[in-house]
Formats: sequence, C-alpha cells, structure tokens
Amino acid sequence: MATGRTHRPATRSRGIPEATVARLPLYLRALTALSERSVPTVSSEELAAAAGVNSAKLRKDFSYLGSYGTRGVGYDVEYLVYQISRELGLTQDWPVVIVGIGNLGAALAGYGGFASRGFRVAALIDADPAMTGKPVAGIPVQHSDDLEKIIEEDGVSIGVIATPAGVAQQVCDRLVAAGVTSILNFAPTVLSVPDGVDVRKVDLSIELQILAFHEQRKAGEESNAEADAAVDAETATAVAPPAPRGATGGSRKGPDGDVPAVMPA
Amino acid sequence: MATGRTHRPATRSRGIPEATVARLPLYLRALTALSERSVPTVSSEELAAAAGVNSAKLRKDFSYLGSYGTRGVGYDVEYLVYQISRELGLTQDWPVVIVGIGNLGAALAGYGGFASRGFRVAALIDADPAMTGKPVAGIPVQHSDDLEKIIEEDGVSIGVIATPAGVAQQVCDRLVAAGVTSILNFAPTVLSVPDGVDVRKVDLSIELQILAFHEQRKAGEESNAEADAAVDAETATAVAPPAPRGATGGSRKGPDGDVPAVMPA
DNA sequence: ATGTCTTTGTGAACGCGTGCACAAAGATGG
DNA sequence: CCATCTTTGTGCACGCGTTCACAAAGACAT
Ligand SMILES: NC(=O)c1ccc[n+]([C@@H]2O[C@H](COP(=O)([O-])OP(=O)(O)OC[C@H]3O[C@@H](n4cnc5c(N)ncnc54)[C@H](O)[C@@H]3O)[C@@H](O)[C@H]2O)c1
Ligand SMILES: NC(=O)c1ccc[n+]([C@@H]2O[C@H](COP(=O)([O-])OP(=O)(O)OC[C@H]3O[C@@H](n4cnc5c(N)ncnc54)[C@H](O)[C@@H]3O)[C@@H](O)[C@H]2O)c1
Repeated sequence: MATGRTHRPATRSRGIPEATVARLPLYLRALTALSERSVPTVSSEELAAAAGVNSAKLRKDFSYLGSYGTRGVGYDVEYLVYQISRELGLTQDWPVVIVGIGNLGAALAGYGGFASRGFRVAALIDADPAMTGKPVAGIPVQHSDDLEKIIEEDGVSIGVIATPAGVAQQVCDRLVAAGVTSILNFAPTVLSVPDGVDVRKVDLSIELQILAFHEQRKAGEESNAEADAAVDAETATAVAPPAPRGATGGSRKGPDGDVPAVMPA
Repeated sequence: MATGRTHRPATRSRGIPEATVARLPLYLRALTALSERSVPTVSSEELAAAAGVNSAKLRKDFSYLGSYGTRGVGYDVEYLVYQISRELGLTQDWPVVIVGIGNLGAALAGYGGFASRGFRVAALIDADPAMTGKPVAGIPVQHSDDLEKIIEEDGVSIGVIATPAGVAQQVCDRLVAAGVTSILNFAPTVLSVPDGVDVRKVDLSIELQILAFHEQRKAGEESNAEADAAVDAETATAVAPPAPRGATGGSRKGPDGDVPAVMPA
C-alpha cells in the first residue's frame, strides 16, 4: 500500500509549531518585565538574551505570529505582550481546579503565579473528609464527591492533579468525564486519556534522574582515561560500592540483581 | 513536559541521545512496578504500553545501553532495572540541598520521591532567620549564611532552588561557586550558569500557558475566523498607536481587564 | 535436529527543530 | 531625495528524533 501520507491525524493544524508554543510563555515573561520597566521597544537580540534563546529562533518564532517587528528598530514591547497573550489564550479567564490538597496541592493553591496570568483557582478538591470545608490559601476545600458538579457549574476545562500516584488515573478519568480537556499532572504516573484531551506532566523525580545522569558523566570524565578515581572530591561521598563502571559485562549480579530497594518514584 | 535546557551541542556522551536519557526514568518506573509484582520478563510491546511510548522507540533506546533483551522472550525485568539504574547513576548516593523552604520547598522536603531513588536531602537552606533550626519534614533548616560550608562538607553536587524568582540567580551563583554542578530550578527565571553546569527547570506557569493555548484552539475550532479578526482590529487601535513614552507605566487597558501587569509569573 | 513462532535490534526514510547567513525593509541623518 | 546603518524575516542546510518494516536470533515444541 502507498506508504505515505496517511499519517498525522490532526493536531497539526496549520501554524505555530509546538516548540514555538512552548517558548512563547518565556518570551512573554521577559516582555512583561520590560513592560514594567517601561521599555518601549526591544530588539530580537536583547529579548533573546533575556529569554535565554537564540535570536534567530526568536525571530522565527515571532514570524509564526505575524510580522510584528519593525526593521531597524525591533519589537514594540506592549504590542507584543498583547499579541502573545492573545495567542496563548491568556486574555480570557481560565478557571482551574486542583485535586489533591496535600503538601504539594496546598503549595500550588497558594502560588501567586497561578492567578497572575488569567488562571483562577476555581476550586480545591480532596477526598479526605477531614479536609472538607477547611480553607487552604483562603479557599475552602471541597469534597471529591462534588467534583463533577463543581466542574460543570464553573465550566472548568483545566484540571491539576496532585493526588498520590495510585489514584491519579481514576481522578483523571473523572475529570475527563466531567468535561475537563486539559490536565496538568504532578503525580508520577502515565495517564491515559481519550483523544482531544491534553496532558502535561511535571515530574520532579525524572528531572533529578536526568541531572544525575549528566552528573555521573561529568564525574566519570575526569577519571576517564583509566580508573584514577582518586580525585572525586564531590562524588566521594558515595557510600555504596557501585558496580565498577567498566565494560558491559561488569554486572555485579545476574538477573537476580539488586533492585535498589525503592518505591515507585 | 517541563524541560529547561542549557545545552551543550557536544554530544560526546558515549552515545545515548538526550531524548533517550529523558525516557530512561520512565522505563525505570514501569520496570520497578513490574519488579514489585515479581514479573520476570517483559516484552518491548508491554513495557512500551506501560511507559506510554512507541515500542520501536523503546527498543532503540535500550539498544543504546547494549543488548539486554532476548529475542522471542523479551527483557529480564530485574536485570534491566539494574542496568538503567546504573546508567542513570542511581546506584550511588546523591546528596541534594534545597534552598528556599517556603510553601514549595517544604513540600519538596517531605516528598517521598526524593529519597526513593538514591537522592538524599542533605540540607534545607533558607535565608529567613526565623526558619533556622526549625525542623521541616524532620530536617532542621539551616541558614543560608552556611550554604558554602554545607555544600562543601557534604560534597553536594545537586541543588534545588525554590526561592522567590528575584533572588534565584544569586542563589544559583552561590551554589555554583560552592561546587554545585547540577541545578533544578523551580523559580520562574532564566538562570545563567557557566559551562559544565546543568540547569533544568520546572515551571508550572509555562505548563499552564501551553495548556491554555491548546485549550483555546479547541474552543475556537468551531467558531474562529471572525472573532479573531475583530479582536485583532480592536487591539490594533488600542495598543498599536505610537507608545506614549512615560505614560505606560501605570495601567494598560485591553478589551477585558487584560494583561495583568503583575509580577513575573 | 528441524521447523515454527515470537520478539529483538536496526537500517532507512522522513519530518521537525535549529541556526547560519543574507537580502529586504525601514529608520535616521544629511 | 539619497546614503547609510540597523534589524527583521526567511531560505536553506544540517542534525536529531521518530517510526516503519524486516531480517536475524533465539525459544520452544515435535
Ligand atoms: N510533595 C512534593 O514535593 C511532590 C513533588 C513532586 C510530585 N509529587 C507528587 O504529587 C502528589 C501529591 O504529593 P503530596 O506530597 O502533596 O502528597 P500528600 O499525601 O501530602 O497529598 C495527597 C492528597 O491527595 C488527597 N487524595 C487522595 N486520594 C484522593 C482522591 N481520590 N481524590 C482527591 N484527593 C485525594 C489526599 O487526601 C491528600 O490530601 C503525589 O503523587 C506526589 O508523588 C509531590
Ligand atoms: N508554590 C508553588 O506551588 C510554586 C509553584 C511553581 C513555582 N513556584 C516558585 O517557587 C518559588 C518558591 O515558591 P513558594 O510558594 O515556596 O514561595 P515562598 O515565599 O513560600 O518561599 C520562598 C522561601 O525562600 C526563602 N528565601 C528568600 N530569599 C532567599 C535566599 N536568598 N536564600 C535562601 N532562601 C531564601 C524565603 O525565606 C521563603 O521561605 C517561587 O519562585 C515560586 O515562583 C512555586
């Protein structure tokens, strides 16, 4: 059969690459700071430096939004702030529910960055009856029995999951069934959702593990040539006698192996 | 996903593409769950489903680590758990400091996922004298005056920043100067660091804005064209006129209460 | 052993994202 | 009005990441 074009289903609707979308909030933040300092215009070079990206990339990103710059001058800060805000949908109010008001959920509830960009905490939801009615960050916690009602009444389309991982999928299912179509997941689980629902995850554990990988590589690079691991001032704190990082065969044990006595992270 | 990167183009990391590294923790989590259920082996298809990725991608990822599978059978769960752990550097102990023990920092300090994979909270650091000595999650908070000493004594190479955005860069500078070479940043700021230091960021606000973008697109898919144009015209007249220089400092008005001229989100 | 069946490991094609380099556009000054 | 200078917008090439598709490898039964 014609191996060809029957690929991408949708989501690729014309315009604005995903990578660009992910950078727009970054530009917006830098532009907002400039706006507060009453800076009228900014060049791609300056703004790119502030946002920590390549200036050509920034210009190309903006070109997807239209031609909002003036050659020889740069971009009008105020105008660009508005255009990006509009493109991101921040000119409207987004009610958000947070489910799971534990340590993390409570911190999120009180987070200023939530309210600052058109996101409004519409409700805090927890399954613990002892929490019900208790105000967290000035907002009374509601019981999860009322989840569907809350979402429907407030027209919530964005949900934040901060429950334990074990119940995240069922919480997710209820949110989706109730009409939520965007989910930000803090629980360390892979959520499965129907088409048309977006899920983004924030996973502390994964970030740390990625850092550890590079950290290990840095440490191993100094004592690279041979095994002169004597100089590891930093990593010398390692307590375990890790498998000598030799060739692949150096596994300390076979299939029986040591599971590093851990829980699902 | 939340990925901040200050990237080195130099891909001499002995293979293993960055995208693969980012997925290894995901595989590891799924494998650990299988291990706890005493599942001996798993096929790429099953594991890929559990991790939410394409099976061919998973096999290719594993191929960078070596040939740990058995054709016709699959992968040995225990063995793979060990190999990935070793590759990620999780077979050794990583002391971590958390700087900024506010709402978020406290939640992080008590987070189980920290300790579960070889990461150990070596110290909690805060600039508020009132916090000093106060135990958070069982760990006494230390004053930031002692930051350098703590890092040096414990051989800390990974730091977590959970301070307000305004001080994040200077905290970062101190951490780096003291010897930290990997930073996980929760503050909504672009951190600049010297070569050799890795920074990853977790940015709630950005994630929400990305969700809002897609959410808006979903909503606007039914009735888009004209509303868009109308808003555009209205805006052009409201904002576009040559910027009154000093005047913009106070309030700007847009169609609806508009872009909050608030703190960096 | 030999055949069959399952699943790995990877070659190859393709699409996306990135960054260079430069022409065009417009501002600014004479 | 013309010359010069600044900065945008983008064509283009390149490399990374993803996915398909399939031969080879090995398990297992006979
Ligand atoms: N604390 C952190 O720093 C941190 C960091 C990263 C990820 N996480 C993840 O975030 C999640 C929450 O972490 P935490 O430290 O706040 O845990 P927590 O135990 O303090 O809070 C969990 C809350 O969820 C509630 N809950 C349980 N089941 C529920 C349900 N079915 N519906 C609604 N609410 C329910 C509980 O009553 C509790 O209040 C966990 O999955 C954790 O792995 C936490
Ligand atoms: N709370 C959240 O859910 C959340 C979510 C995403 C991002 N953030 C970001 O994380 C950071 C912390 O958020 P928070 O809600 O915990 O704020 P917070 O105000 O509760 O805590 C900040 C803490 O940092 C300490 N601090 C200030 N300056 C310091 C310094 N120089 N050295 C060491 N410590 C210092 C303060 O004493 C305070 O305890 C902020 O940048 C915030 O934008 C928070």
